This record gives sequence, structure tokens and C-alpha cells, in this order.
Amino acid sequence: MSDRHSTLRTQRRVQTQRAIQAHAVRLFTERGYDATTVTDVAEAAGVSPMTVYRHFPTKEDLVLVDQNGRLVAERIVASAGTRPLVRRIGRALADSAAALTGDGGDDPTAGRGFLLARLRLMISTPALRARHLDNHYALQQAIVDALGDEAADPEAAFRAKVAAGACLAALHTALVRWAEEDGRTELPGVITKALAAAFGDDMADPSGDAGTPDTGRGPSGDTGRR
Amino acid sequence: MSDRHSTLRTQRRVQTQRAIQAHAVRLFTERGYDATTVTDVAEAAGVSPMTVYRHFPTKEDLVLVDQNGRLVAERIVASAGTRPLVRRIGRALADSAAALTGDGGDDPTAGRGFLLARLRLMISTPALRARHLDNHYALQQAIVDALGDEAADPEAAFRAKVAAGACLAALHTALVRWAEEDGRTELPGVITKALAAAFGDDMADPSGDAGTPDTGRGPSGDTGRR
DNA sequence: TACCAACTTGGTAGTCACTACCATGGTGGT
DNA sequence: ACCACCATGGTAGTGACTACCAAGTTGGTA
Repeated sequence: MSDRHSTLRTQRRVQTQRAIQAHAVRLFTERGYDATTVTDVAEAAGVSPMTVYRHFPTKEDLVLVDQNGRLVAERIVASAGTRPLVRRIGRALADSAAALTGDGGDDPTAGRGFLLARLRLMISTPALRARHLDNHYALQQAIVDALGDEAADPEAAFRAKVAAGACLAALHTALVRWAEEDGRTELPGVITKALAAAFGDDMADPSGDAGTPDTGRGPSGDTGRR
Repeated sequence: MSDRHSTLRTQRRVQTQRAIQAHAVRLFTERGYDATTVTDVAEAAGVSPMTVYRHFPTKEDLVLVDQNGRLVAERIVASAGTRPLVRRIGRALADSAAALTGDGGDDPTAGRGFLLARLRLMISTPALRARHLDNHYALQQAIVDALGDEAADPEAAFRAKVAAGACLAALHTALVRWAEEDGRTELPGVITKALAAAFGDDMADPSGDAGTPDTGRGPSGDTGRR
């Protein structure tokens, strides 16, 4: 029904949503997450606290808003079937990361700089860090679900879940490192190094471009943001 | 200074602490975590809400209270130096898990049953799950710190962090599986299986007893609980 | 025994995240 | 011009959590 009802309404909706999030991350960075109230964010964005809660169910969601899960899952499904799991999953993660570090155009809630600011908050603030890790846990289950018939019996599903969890842990450590380096290095490269450290150096795929990306642009021109 | 001041005071303190936690986990299991207020827990334990907050800084800590981090770190340091990191860390995790699944004697907040109840809550309740994962993240850093001079330069520290994170992710998946099986299987065995699924079957150490433990008792008689 | 210090507990009031419930005004289609 | 929809705003309330302070108890000491 009413597919994208009218662009004007949803456009405004997305616009205020982005404005709220941009002001939120800015204020959180300036004053600290705990020292900033939702009312502060609302005032900065020129809306009422109610509107903030309408767009972001919790204060933490003002920073998190990870919806690249489907992106990763689709990449894994797309990758052909017989290679080891950790390799397929790791490759999908590195490729998706490349797509996220491109510039976001006129969107203030996209691009490398904003991702860095969000990551710094996620790392330094316990509540955000915890929920970010829980998002990774949800992504872990999404990956297993995406494998579908490949992880049919419980034993295979368990192994897939372990592989996905271990890969995501490596990803998280790589993200932390990347943020500590202020994003100066290329994120996909850091991820690949982390995967190699966890599962052996044979993870560095000689037939791919994930290890030494050209400009940081993802394999697809789309940024993956809605 | 005043080392264990007098046993009577600390004994009472530990006693009320255990009582509060036991009632908390019971109520959370019966009524649900979100549907149970801290005041409910306080009333059930026969104390004031203030006292609950004195002993447990947050409502989540009523379920979490993980203090086996040092246990794991010490085991890793104790293990000799040249074997691959994931193997040393994994072994330490499996061994520590064995110590946790023993019976807790008269302590209602120890033993397999209570651990299972806590785990079920941690898995099903988003807030608890998130904070549990964050505890694992803290343990990850503790492991790296424990390695000390073995992870001196940043690159080695990064690899160690990745290894620890991946091992802990495997541990978490194993814990979930163990809880789903209602603790019928032996926890160290599940952990070993998870590590093998993540890092290859050569993780199953033929020279140890971690894969097929005798009775579930840990290698040391002490339960590790204070 | 009398006294003091430390510790544990309890109460009150307040902040803040978050959630109903309802009112209003602008948007888009008919 | 009418109406359905939707985004926004207000009010009141719950619950976690945090000061700030009061009271009783315990342990050691003069």
C-alpha cells in the first residue's frame, strides 16, 4: 500500500531525523553523552522531546542506528558456497565496511567523519558500547539466518554461529583500532588484518582487492544508506 | 588497612548481598526482568530499595556480577609462552568454565542452577545481554593487559586483542548453546567444540582433559567464588 | 564500662529516560 | 471543499538512579 506515500512527507521526516541525530552526536561529543539530556538534543534540533522519541526509540539509538545488517547478510548469501565460513563472512564484512567509509554527499549523518564520531562515542560510553555489541550479536544471528539451508541441522548452525561471532569480534576490534587511529588508515585493510590475526594469515586473500583497496570506495557505488 | 575488618560484619554483608541477588534472579525469572521493579526485589529480600542500590550499583548488576575475569587472566598468564594465542586463551576459558559449573555449597548464588538461571536472563533480556557482552569486552582488555610484555608493541597487542575477542565470542556462543540445552551437556566440552569450529579442529587438544572432563569439576578444587 | 569511629541501613527529594493518552495543525488525495 | 492521515506537541505518570542526611549497630579503645 501507499508505497513511499509522497516523497515530500518522507523527505521531511528523513530530514528532521538526520538533523536530530547530527545535533545529538555533536552535543554528545562536546558535552559528553551522560551530561547531555534528550531535552538538550531536542532544543538544539528545534523540536520537542516528544519528536526525538518518535524518531529514535531510545537515547542510545541517536548514536547507533545500525541498519547495515541486511547489507552484510546479502553479501554473504551472494558469495558462492564451498569456501570456509570465516572467510566468506570476513570478506563480506570488509566489503561492507568499504561501502560505509565513503563520503555521504550532503547527508550529515553519513560519511567517514560522522562514522568516526559515532564510533568514538560507542567506544567511550559504556551504555553505547554495550548496545553496539548487542547489535553485533543481532547481526550474528542475522548472518546465520541468511545462510539458511547451509546451516540446516543444529550442529552446522552452531558452527556457523560461532564463525559469525568470531568474525564480528574481529570486526569490532578492528573498528576500535581504526577509531584510535582517527580513521587515517583504510578500514577494510584493518579488518582484513584483524581476521588474519584471528584465523591465520591465509585469510589475506591473494585473489581479491579487500586487503589493499584503491580509494576506500566500496565495490558498489551505492553507499548503502537509505 | 583493616584487612577483612571483622568477619562478622563482612559476613553479614555478603549474606544480605546473596539474599538480594537470589531473590532478584528468582523474581526476574518468575515475572520477567522489566516487569520486576527494584522495589519488588527489595521487599522480597526484606530490605529497603536503598540497600539494594548500595550492594548493586544498577539493576542489571543483580544478574551479572561477573568477577571471574581475574581467574581467566591468571590462567592465561600461567600458561607457558610459545603456543598460539587462541589456543592458550581458549584453554583458559574452558578451564575456568569448569570451575564455575561446580556446586556452590550452601551459597545460593553459586552453582550450575543459578548460573543457568542468570544465563537465561542474560540471553532473553536485551539490556542484560548488552551489558553481558560489554563485560566480555572488558575481559578482552583484561586478557591483553595480563599478557603484558608478550603484547608489548602495538601490533602484537592488536593481534592479542583480536585473538581474545574471537575466543570470547566463541565462548559466548557456547554459553548460549549450553543454556539452550538447559545445562545438560558439559560446559567445557561445548566451549571446546565452539573453539574448534572457529579456529579449526586442531584446537581439540589431545594432551588435555578439557575436551572430555570427568565430572565437571575444575582442575583446582576451589570454586573461584569469593 | 564508657566512648568513639566506622559501617550499614533507611528516608526524602530530585533528575532523567521513557511511555501512555489525547489535542492540534499541516498534507495529500478525492 | 472535504476528509483521512500523519507528524508534532503537551501532560501526567512510572521507574531507575543519585545526591544529602538521619539513625542504629558493631568493634575497638581509654
